[in-house]
Amino acid sequence: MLKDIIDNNENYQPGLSIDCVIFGFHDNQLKVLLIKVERANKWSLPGGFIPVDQDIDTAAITVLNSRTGVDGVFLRQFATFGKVDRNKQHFDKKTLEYLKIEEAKGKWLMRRFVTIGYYALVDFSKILPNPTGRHEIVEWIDHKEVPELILDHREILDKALDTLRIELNLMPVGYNLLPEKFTIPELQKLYETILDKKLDRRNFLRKITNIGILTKLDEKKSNGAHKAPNLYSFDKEKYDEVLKNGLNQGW
Amino acid sequence: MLKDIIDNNENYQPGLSIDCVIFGFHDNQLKVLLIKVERANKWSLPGGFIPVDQDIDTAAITVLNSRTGVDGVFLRQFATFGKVDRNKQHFDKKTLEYLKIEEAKGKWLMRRFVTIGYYALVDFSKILPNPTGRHEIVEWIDHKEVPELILDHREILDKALDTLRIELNLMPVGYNLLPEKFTIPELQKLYETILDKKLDRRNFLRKITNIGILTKLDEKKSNGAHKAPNLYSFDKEKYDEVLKNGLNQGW
DNA sequence: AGTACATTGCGTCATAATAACACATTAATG
DNA sequence: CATTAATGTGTTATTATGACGCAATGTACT
Repeated sequence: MLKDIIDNNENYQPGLSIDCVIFGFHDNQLKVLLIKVERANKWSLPGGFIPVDQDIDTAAITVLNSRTGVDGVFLRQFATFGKVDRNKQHFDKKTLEYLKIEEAKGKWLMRRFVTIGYYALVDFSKILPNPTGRHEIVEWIDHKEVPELILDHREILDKALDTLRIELNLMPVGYNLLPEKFTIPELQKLYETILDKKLDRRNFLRKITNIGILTKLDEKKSNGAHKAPNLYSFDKEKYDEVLKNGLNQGW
Repeated sequence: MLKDIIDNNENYQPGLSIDCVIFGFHDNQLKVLLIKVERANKWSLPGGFIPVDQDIDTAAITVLNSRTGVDGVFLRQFATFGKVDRNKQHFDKKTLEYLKIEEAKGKWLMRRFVTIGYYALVDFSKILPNPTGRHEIVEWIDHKEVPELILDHREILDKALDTLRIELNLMPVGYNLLPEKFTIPELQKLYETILDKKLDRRNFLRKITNIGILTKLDEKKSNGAHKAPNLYSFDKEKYDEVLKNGLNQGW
């Protein structure tokens, strides 16, 4: 796969890549889809290169699609990372040898790369992590348990989370991360996780329902050993209408 | 200048550029610094290329600096633009001939370019627009009167404004755009211009002073034929403290 | 079967923030 | 010196927010 790209590197934008932070929500945890190649000892964000005949947004969709099998989800460019040394010594001679890439062709990879960061919000329940090769591990990892990452991927991930935190105030992010039917406590946990702070149960209910984007269903979710919470779904129409204006505007 | 870059194009990131939206505020107008080369009939955003040994943020500072002479100002990356056709036919053969660039070397310029957008907030009164060549015009233009721009620069400008609008809710942008001493009505006009809506004078005063970042000075500004408004300045310390938490948080 | 328990659902109240508005003050102008 | 068009200050009704109390629910345990 990588070798194909190297062999045809004139078909790709030089020195430019895409990295995706794919968020999912499961078991009351905000999770991130990470990748590890067998021989490496660090994890990385799913990424890819940009075909010269593709918009960068399209290339990002391709990256997302190849790892998750889904498309049509929420995908958003959030920042571009371009420190000079960010990928220095990532593809060194040893690595190239291992990958059986000729030194001449490897130069394309060894040059300085700028990467465009996208983050995706996906419905965890619909995703089956999809390794593109036998030597690759793809896994959902709790955002609080993320191990050491290659290059500046930790910085990219952090920036994605910061952006998500800000966006949360501007739009109901829950729509993209939760399954069709969900409970208010689940939605609250999502908010608490992203904002990294506790919220009052009763006030949260009042505020979130006042927005008018939730539809109360005639179903309950049996929830272990306790009172069964009601199920809700998003009212897509009202959701879209609210999005136009944003939520909390100060002025 | 451009020719120097072409002649040494191996010193620059290929297919990648920087464009700056430089905002200033004057005469109650939000202004944008635009550039026109003599022979062109369209204006453009000040831009530049990225030396292979410079961080992209550093390269952006260089662009800003070369046009305004200032540095140490507020500069922020807001988006990256990478549609396939965004610079198609920008440097065609005719243009290359005019610029006396050999066709072989011109190929570097004719390829597809992705551009990273930065916006800057500068104190209008401290800036003297600075043409880098004799055949270049640099001018402040009211953001409502911006003429047709080259390529997708209109889209870039619009996106910068959108971002500014959102940031306004998160931080007191006024600090960067106004001179050291300013009046409340001036600050309000700035807010109204960016948000594109009228605000109530009295409520604005209350809210902005309640934030606690303004210092009332013992001076007044003689303001034409009416009551002289009081002058204020920002309290940098409190301003920085407020920035940490952001301003209007909903949750 | 009945009780304990953790969780959910709904309501209350004091306080703070907001929007809408009235009126006094100021400085240049004719 | 009155007029005028601004600025500065205050008032009030309404709404939003934060911090709670308490009843309802569904499972598990005795």
